[in-house]
Amino acid sequence: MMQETENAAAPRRSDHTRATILEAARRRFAAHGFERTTIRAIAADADIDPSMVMRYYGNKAHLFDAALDIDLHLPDLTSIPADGLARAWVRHFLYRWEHNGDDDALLLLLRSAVTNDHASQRMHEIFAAQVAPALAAALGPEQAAARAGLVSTQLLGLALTRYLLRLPAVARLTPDEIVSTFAPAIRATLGQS
Amino acid sequence: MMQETENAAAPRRSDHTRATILEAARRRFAAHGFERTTIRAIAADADIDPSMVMRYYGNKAHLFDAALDIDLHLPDLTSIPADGLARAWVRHFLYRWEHNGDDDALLLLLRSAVTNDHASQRMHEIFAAQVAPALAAALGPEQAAARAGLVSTQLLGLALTRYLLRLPAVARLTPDEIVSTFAPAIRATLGQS
DNA sequence: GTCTATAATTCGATAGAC
DNA sequence: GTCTATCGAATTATAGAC
Repeated sequence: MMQETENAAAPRRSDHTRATILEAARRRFAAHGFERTTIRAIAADADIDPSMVMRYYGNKAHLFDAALDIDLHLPDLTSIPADGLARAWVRHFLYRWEHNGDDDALLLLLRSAVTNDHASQRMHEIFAAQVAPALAAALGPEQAAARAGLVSTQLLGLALTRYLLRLPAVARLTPDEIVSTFAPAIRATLGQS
Repeated sequence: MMQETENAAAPRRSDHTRATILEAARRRFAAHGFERTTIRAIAADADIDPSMVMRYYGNKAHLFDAALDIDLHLPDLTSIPADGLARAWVRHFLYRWEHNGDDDALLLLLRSAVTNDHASQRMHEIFAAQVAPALAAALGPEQAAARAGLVSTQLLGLALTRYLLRLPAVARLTPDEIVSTFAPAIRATLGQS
């Protein structure tokens, strides 16, 4: 499902070019959305000719689609005791957002999905394939089905107000303050209050 | 602050045209965002000539700015008893989103703010001028300052996952299910659990 | 594989007749 | 006030030389 070729053969030369283009595309799409990022700008970032982008990815839509092939790398939180689950999730979520040195995957996904139907569909797929199973592993199947949406709402709401909208009331909180104020809410939606 | 002229004089002729343009613009901007809505499309919706849009609003950015001059019409929830506050907020929020016959203000604001810095700034202003005071009236000043961001996060997260992303796990819930599952989370963030 | 040149659109904005 | 015509800029995408 990821962008790397999974065939047996050794990596071809200038698979490197493909990867460089994709990386630049993800940064641009994440920062400015689909409409405002241009092939030209991506090519300039990757320090190659714009026509190369077309050669490798056909058109802008295909490149966008490739950029949306995202692995969230969700950790295994199965071993966390039940009463610490909410805090662990909030901590991990904050860590991913605050230390996104080169990985804008979450930002790309969220910003794109709000204004682009295709990106929205891809987000559904990613949630079904990655987020829901991770929750099911920690909560058990029925719990997860009923609560997945609610937990997602809480965490995506946090990402939205803190990292995209940057509402001062949320953006100025320290990570520790976020954990201590949000964990109770998530615990409440898990029916463990 | 609103689009109506608040001067003493009677409404001028073809203030009607201005209002028609603004209404069409709000629908388009709400549905497709700033970049993908064209002056031409707005004019077609309003059944007037595109050059009229320019005449009345100067350029696209000014029209967008006018569309973002939004009154959320938040109700006075002061009289609600403290233990019913969370449920009342969730109910009112759902009502506004589910019965938006002609009023796409919330959708416009949220979708625009995610991809447009100017819209994001306007959202900050609207929160400071309308949301924060409404919370302060119900919670008291200090409580409000600390909790406004958290409540906003919950409700905007709900709007995001249910109405913009339409994640199945959230979108398929009935309004009553939303109220009964979200109110506890909001109550928890209010420190009233 | 890489680059130049350019076709083909689309759109915001302007000028000016009526 | 309203409409026609059009400019100028930006951008995707293609054709083809090297």
